[in-house]
Amino acid sequence: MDTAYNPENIEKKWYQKWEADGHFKSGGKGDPYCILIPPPNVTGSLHMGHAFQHTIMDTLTRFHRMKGDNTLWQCGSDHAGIATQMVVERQLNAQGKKRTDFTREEFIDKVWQWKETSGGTISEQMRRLGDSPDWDREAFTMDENLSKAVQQVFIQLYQDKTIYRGKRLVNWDPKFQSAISDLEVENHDEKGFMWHFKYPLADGVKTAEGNDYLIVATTRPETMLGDSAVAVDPKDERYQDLIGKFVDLPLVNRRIPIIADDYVDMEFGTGCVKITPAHDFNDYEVGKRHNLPLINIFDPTAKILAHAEAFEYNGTPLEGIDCSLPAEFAGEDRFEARKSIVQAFDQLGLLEKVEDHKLIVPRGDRSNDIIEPLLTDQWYVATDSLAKPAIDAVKSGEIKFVPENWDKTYYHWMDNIQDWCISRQLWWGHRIPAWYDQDGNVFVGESEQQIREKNNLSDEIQLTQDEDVLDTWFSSALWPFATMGWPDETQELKDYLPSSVLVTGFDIIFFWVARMIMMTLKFTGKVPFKEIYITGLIRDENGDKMSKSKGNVLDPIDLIDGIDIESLVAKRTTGLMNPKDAPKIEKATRKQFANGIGSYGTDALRMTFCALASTSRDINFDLGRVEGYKNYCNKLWNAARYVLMNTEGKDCGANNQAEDMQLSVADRWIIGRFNQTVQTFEKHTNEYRFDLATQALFQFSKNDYCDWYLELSKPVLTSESSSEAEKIGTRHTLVNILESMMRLLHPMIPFITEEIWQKVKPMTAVSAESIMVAPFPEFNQDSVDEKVINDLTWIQNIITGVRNIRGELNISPSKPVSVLLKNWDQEDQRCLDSYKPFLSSLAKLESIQLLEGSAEIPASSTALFNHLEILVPVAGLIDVEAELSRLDKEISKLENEKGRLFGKLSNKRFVDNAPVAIVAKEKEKLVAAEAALEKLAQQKLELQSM
RNA sequence: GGGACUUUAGCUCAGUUGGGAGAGCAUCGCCCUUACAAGGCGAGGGUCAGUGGUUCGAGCCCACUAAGUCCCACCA
Repeated sequence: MDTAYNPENIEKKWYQKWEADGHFKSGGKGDPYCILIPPPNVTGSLHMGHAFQHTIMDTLTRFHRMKGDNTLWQCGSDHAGIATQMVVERQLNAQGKKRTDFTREEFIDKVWQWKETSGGTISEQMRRLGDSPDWDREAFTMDENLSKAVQQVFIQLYQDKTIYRGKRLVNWDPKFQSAISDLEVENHDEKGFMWHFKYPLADGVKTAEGNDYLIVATTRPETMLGDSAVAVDPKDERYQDLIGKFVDLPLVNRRIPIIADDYVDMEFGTGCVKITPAHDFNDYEVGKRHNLPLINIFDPTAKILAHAEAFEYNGTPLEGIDCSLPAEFAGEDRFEARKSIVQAFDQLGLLEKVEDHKLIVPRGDRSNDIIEPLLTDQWYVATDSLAKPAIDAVKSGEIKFVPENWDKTYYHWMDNIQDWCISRQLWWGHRIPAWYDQDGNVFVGESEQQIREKNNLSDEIQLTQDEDVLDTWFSSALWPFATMGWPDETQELKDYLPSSVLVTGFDIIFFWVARMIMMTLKFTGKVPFKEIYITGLIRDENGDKMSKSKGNVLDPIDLIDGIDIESLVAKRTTGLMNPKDAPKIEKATRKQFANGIGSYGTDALRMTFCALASTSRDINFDLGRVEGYKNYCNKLWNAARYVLMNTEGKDCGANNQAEDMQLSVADRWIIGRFNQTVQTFEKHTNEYRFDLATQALFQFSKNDYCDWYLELSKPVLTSESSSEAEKIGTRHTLVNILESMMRLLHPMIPFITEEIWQKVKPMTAVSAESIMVAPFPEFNQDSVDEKVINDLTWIQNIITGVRNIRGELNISPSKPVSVLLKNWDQEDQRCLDSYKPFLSSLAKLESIQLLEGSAEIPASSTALFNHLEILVPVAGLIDVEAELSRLDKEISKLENEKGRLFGKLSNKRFVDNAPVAIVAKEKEKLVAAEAALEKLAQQKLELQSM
């Protein structure tokens, strides 16, 4: 083996072999265990959040595969409608072309081409992360069978009247010229203005104050062209007499009524609200109550129309309303129009004032463009009937959130769920299976052909398919059953639905998780998964969200391979939404990573993710942790070298014959500790506490195995006094625990464990082609022996006691010391007789003896272990002052302890009320503290008399 | 406006029926001891955000306060 751990030398090699040997294939004789990947966007790349979640999914998958479960990690990707179309359009733009330069078919062809070339990025990244999904079952939401499922679901929901079409106000993204769902709108506070406009009262009416106008306050002046009314609070005494009267809407000279509606808050603004039902969700509702016309003034790019369109609430065009708009505004976009209209009001003397105002601005999550409520025909899913069973599935416990309190978030959204707008005016996606005849009749079915046959439509009747595609999340919602072959009744559906656990982030609980639950229940009657493990969100070391615009993103692959500073700066500063941020980002990056990022390897990265996976909802990613775990891997590497050095070519008791082999107390201890660790690991893993699971593995492998056990093995292997049977026993334990430990560690750190395991395996009785398919260690209670643990605790305490004294008194580790034990009993005598070589070796002793009661006590430095006093005679070794100060520190610590315990025990209420066991324990502690104090005081006296 | 979460060592975080405050990293000291200097051994460091309550006993339970984060929501 190389003297140092080099991840790059082992990782790719093993992954290729695993894949070539088919070890990722689903299967196994045991219970089904299935994880569905949250399908990443096909043209995207994996970020730290993915890498984190993938590590957890892969750890679980490998764990269950080794346990023999019928394991499947279902992988695949999402066609990601808007996101993908955006990428391809941007590429065309770079070539000086537009989407509309092509036919729909040509454009879709280009997207498919792009998917073929870029779609491999993610799977390549997943391979670098060591992910072990069943690649043969890799799915894509636009695959033929998945598309078929989408179509069938749509048709059935339409027949159930759960899908319907209607003209309504939707969130319109003017940049993409498509509707988007509520969830895709992000509402944030932004700075803006509140304009106060005078609306002249009609028919010579005057306000109570004698004005011939009302003042309305608005944040969106441009929409006034579509006003249908002015509303006041019905309780507002100022305007009582005006209700039912009219104003003359300036610029368009339309007469609109003054209405009273509870929506208006008389305390806010002027108490008068302009009502624009076609361009504001609130106004839409107000208008509905008062049967106002909907007057649309925008085209799909949010530019002012030359002529507005008026509708009734059922969507039929309204006649008899003067819809002409001033020619001067026609063709202006909303922001230009805003200026023009404010200016026009000003010129007419109708601009009362302008105030600064903070308002909530809705923006598209992809386009970042301001969303425009727009009146259009769209398809909707009615969610009422779907939501109820989905809520019940969580309430009944059939589906469990981990951590549990995410169910509140889920309930809150589900209890207030709105109908879901599923049509998108895009080209890339599942085309809506609806056709229209010339009269506007709708036919929903699998194909034009099938519709004609079913409805007896003659060839003369022309049918045109709906131009729109479905929301990407519509197909994602079918993922749990569509990937398993639905609507066919497949074995996979029987085995893997419901799946075992969904590992995902809280940001897509509504987008994806809730919709999967609704759709899967509706179409299969089963829940999609039994548990939902909601991971934290990976943030940077300062707790900021990682984002391109902040310039703080880390690419997981860069942590694996390393990256030099120039490349990192280049990566972070190219393709910025706002190029002005580049210098700032460059400066911060150079400051943080002066020498770039080292190559840590996949295993170290994975271990870091697991160690950080606590219940916390934010995870601040600390690069220092990765480095620490790389060092840990190096530790394992060298431990393996030590073991091989001492076992290769030697008798390791592979035939397990008891008479050839004698196990030392250390051997039996580490075997027991190993088994306890297996148990602890399984417990925490089953509870998704990967942080605690990692801690248990780290504690065992580093502290117990490397720091203690390997050291304890040395005296056995090197001493002339140890028998061959003892040496065989220790070699056997060294190599077998190492082998088992690799299997225990494998799910989390797959590469290094395979590499070491392959080298160690020949010396053990274990046989498997790969550690991936070797059995996971099983907990064996019989291996845990309390007596052995106690003896080892004794050994450790003597050693630590001596090391302590060495450290405090700066005695060189290379200088052997003599040790005397005072106040010993028979047990101590037995232990000393049995374990002297361990003590001598690990504490570097010249000698160790029991001190007879009558013997003279030399001036010593003392450590205490229960009743036992560990004395290191210090004549000529140390300066007395240092030792005295050490003793004083110790004494003052104990005095505190004693005082606390004494106070507690002299409190009658404590003694009377606390459980007997607790009181007894406290008493014991007090006695021990007092005894220890006495010994230290005596020790101090002796030193002082030197 | 409604809801969720966070506050423990310099940093990042554990702390599971309320009964001895922990880990990793960082810091300091001693060591190149033949697996590992990417290392070993040892040490220091905390009014558990604040106040009050329940209790014999609170980091943990309850109430309030403060600071911070996030989600949902129709205030022009």
